[in-house]
Amino acid sequence: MKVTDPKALAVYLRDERKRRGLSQSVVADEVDLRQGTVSRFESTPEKMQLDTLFRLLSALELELSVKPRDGSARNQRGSHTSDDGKWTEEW
Amino acid sequence: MKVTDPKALAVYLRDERKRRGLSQSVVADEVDLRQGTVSRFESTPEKMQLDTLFRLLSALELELSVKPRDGSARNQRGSHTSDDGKWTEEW
DNA sequence: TTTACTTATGCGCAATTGCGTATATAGTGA
DNA sequence: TCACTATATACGCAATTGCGCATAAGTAAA
Repeated sequence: MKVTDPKALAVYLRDERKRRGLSQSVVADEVDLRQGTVSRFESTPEKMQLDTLFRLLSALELELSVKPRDGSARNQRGSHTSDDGKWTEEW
Repeated sequence: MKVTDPKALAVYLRDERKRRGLSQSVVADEVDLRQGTVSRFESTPEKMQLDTLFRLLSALELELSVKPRDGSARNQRGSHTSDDGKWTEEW
């Protein structure tokens, strides 16, 4: 499952948790988090810490992968890509 | 590339950035972050925010995937797994 | 060595984290 | 309805974020 933003990740995590029939409390206890923290993660994950993410991944027995995007060149020399507006004010 | 913890993720990101010959400043500008923030992410990523992670992924043209771990059962009923000590105090 | 670029680090700042704890609000089943 | 579980939300708290900004180190080339 590809995740492109915090919200998508949160939704996936919630779905996985439910699919396994686990409550937020149980998941939280498993990796020493509070139920309230899990709840906030599932609703507004943007500012949550990486730490917390990996704890949840562990509790839900999920694994994460990173790789170059499909059409991404390697060894950009003088790439400019002066985009703007996509990240200037998001989430 | 599988990432199991924040540190591994940070290292991968740094390597990717270098492989592409980009400086922290350039990457930061791309997604409206500060060079100092990128620097901190690459050295101590544990507490960094998801927000920041996805900005970096975008700048480096990387994609993230989540999926059930290799040997993970689905629909645990009465699973106990009373582990402890792995997450009680880490990083 | 000097120049240029890159990375690390520091300050004050407002905002947010996750904790500990508690409660309010669903939701479910008898 | 009642009881129980699950989730959302709140409070004060210390810690940390990322910002703006600046500067100190580190690296490399001339």
